[in-house]
Amino acid sequence: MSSTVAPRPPARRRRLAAEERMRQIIEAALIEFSEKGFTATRMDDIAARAGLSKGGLYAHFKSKDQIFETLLFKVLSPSFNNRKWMLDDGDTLAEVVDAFIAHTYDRVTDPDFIAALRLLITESHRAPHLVDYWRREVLDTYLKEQQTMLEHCRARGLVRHSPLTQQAELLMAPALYAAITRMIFGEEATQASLKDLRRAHAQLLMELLEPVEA
Amino acid sequence: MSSTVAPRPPARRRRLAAEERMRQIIEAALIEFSEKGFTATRMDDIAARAGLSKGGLYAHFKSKDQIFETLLFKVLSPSFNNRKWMLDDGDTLAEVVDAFIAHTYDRVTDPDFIAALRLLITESHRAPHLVDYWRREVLDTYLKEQQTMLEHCRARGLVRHSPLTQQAELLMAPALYAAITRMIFGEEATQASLKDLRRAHAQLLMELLEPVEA
Amino acid sequence: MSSTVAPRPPARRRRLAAEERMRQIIEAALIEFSEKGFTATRMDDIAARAGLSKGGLYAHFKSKDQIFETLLFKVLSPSFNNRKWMLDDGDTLAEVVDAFIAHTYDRVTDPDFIAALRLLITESHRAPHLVDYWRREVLDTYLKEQQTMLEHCRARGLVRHSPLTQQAELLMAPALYAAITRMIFGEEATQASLKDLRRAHAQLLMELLEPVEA
Amino acid sequence: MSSTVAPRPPARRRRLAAEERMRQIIEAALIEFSEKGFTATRMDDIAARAGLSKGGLYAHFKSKDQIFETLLFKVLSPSFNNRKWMLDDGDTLAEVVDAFIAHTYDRVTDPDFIAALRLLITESHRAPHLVDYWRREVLDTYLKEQQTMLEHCRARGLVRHSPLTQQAELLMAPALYAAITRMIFGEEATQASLKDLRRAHAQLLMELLEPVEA
DNA sequence: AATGAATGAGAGTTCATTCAT
DNA sequence: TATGAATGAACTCTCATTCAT
Repeated sequence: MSSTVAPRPPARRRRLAAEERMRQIIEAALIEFSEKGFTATRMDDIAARAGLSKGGLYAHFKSKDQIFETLLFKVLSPSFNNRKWMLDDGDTLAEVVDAFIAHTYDRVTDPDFIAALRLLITESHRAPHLVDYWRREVLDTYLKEQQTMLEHCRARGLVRHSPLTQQAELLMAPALYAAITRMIFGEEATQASLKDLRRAHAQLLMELLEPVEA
Repeated sequence: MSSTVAPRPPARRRRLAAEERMRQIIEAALIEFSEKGFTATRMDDIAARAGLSKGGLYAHFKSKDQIFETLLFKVLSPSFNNRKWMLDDGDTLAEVVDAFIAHTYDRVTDPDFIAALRLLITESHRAPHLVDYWRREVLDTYLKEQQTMLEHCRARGLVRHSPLTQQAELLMAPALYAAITRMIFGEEATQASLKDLRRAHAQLLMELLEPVEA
Repeated sequence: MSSTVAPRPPARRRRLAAEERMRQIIEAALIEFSEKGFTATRMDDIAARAGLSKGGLYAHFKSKDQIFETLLFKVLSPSFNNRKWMLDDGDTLAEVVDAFIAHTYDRVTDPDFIAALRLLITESHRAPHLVDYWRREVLDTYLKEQQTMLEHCRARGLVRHSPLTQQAELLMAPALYAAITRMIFGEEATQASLKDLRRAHAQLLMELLEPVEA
Repeated sequence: MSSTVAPRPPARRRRLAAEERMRQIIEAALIEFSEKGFTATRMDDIAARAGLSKGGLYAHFKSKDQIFETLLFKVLSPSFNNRKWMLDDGDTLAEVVDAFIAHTYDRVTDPDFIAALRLLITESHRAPHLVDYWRREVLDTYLKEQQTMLEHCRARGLVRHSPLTQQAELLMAPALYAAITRMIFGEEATQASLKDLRRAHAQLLMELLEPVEA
């Protein structure tokens, strides 16, 4: 409309850049915090990994704690944590179990997931409100959904009644075992045993869920 | 007349045998390190809990790192870690499973065990040699022993062949799940679910190990 | 109403170019180290004299040792140490000797020179590589140059052959004596004797260098 | 006199032992202090070298400062410092000079003398009263005696009038140069040049003291 | 007289945070 | 918005000195 070209884009651009910067900082913080723990991580470490100077962090977050809270909030949000596995990803039990196992062990080998879990174990006491919220609103909800789905499957005759169908936690406990092992011993040292465990885990699910033949 | 600042009496000096003092320091360090992590724990914290002054620690350990190593060494030694569960604690499968569950969940609710596990997860990278040693010499040995015992039980007809008998880790995976839950959410918040999980865990073992009736 | 403890205003923060600040720190360190010795000098002392806070030092040097090494390196560099005396500063022996004595005793009364010499005597063992280098590349070179010049003068008939012309160290030994005396007893206590020594030193040179009359 | 043998000796013995201990401690302190300086020397260092425990030192000296003062007092006492060279150790000038040079360079290579001199240079400010006393009562006295002796020799026609006979310091200045060189560069590195300097020093004395032939 | 565990006052160093540029 | 020098509090560690044994 106006004859001169108004220099608008930069304003919008800057906001975008700021958001992008914050994403980079949070990503850097996730790695650093989960590798070394909150206290042992220095603002310099985060800054270096995010590609700016220490002072620069304070343009985006007002303290180390705030970075941590923001990070944990993101890590605990449903979108980060729960790209859910759908029990009806298949028609036969074998297909369902395969899909579940594949999905579950993908997560266990996902560095971001390991980082998040480690953070949760080592530093959750720093933000009890977030952890409480997450437990109630995210984790329990997720477990309940699985429970519901399991019952639905049972109704369809896909699975039988078993301890697993009553405590959904049992479904993934072996995968958590694998994750913890990786945390303690490292990726390389646990490669082989991960495969064995995964196979046995799948068999366990089959054996416990397979409907009894009449 | 009297000064307002009460100069606290100069803290009774208690001289202990070096050995006894070292034990107290290590005990204090276990609690502090596992509660706050290595870096966030101050020498003052350990000293206060051990009942001496900060400087006094250095009469027994030459650095914070050395306290940590000594502690981890102790925590990873077989005697600390493996009061083993004997599969033949009973004649019927129900008795064996009950004994195993009782033993396993005792450990999960033992503060020292939780502390040690947390230390292992959060700080094992500080002493890779110790962790390597522990994995090879202690953990793997333990798993192998369990495997042997399971096979023995199978020979006796006490249990049947199942994924559990091939991967001994599966036996206790649900208990580890409970332990991690406690670490993240605290003791109080997980009281109830612990019971449910324990019961389901026992059922799972029964169902998977019970010999098929002819 | 007002509190009794006056919270001193937070010490104007003065940001300087890194190079300039480093120069000030090294200058401060020279004074402090040579006055009190390396160990007895506190980082606070250096900081206070350099006009910044203790922590600020670490933006420029990574340790007390590094400050010391940098300082010693500078102090031992030819430019600091050897504004050389030229033997041809005059045409008659008297002029040459006068120039030498003037130059030499200027140094002996120069606080920076005394400071450097004291540092060398008391703390040289902290940086043997620097001292070795200095001896080979600076001091010996300097002595050799003097030797050469002396021979040149002898050829010109300005001086005669004497022990002094063979061991250039003898030329300045009395001045070193004066310097050491000042170090031990202080400036005030040695004012008078310095003059006497200087005069006798000059006479000694004249007597030993004067060509024998045919 | 008495019929039973009174256990007397131990009392006397203990006193002797205590004196002996103190000598050992002072000797240890001389080495340690002169090697590392007062501040950098730990009570443990002295104790170890003296062959007892840190706490044991306090049975003999009430503080580190007191050890230092006692040590310096001893080191500055005439008996330690001045086994004097007698100018009449010979009948010809050559004999006198040889004796002086031999005596002087013996001292320069005596570790105890070097240690004492180093102590004086580096730590004299810690006990100004002792140093003042020493200068007035010991050093100046010594120089005056030498002066007197020189005049006596001159009267005998053994030496001629020269700058050396007016400033006795000049007599030994080159030896001090050698001592300082040893302090800075160490014994090994100065072996060779010490010989050269010593020879030139002797020649210098001969040339300056030899009576002019009629 | 001797030991060595214990104290407590600092020392050097680190680091979250601030601020001049 | 970004930099990095500067601050100051808090940390680990040291060491002269004390004291229970």
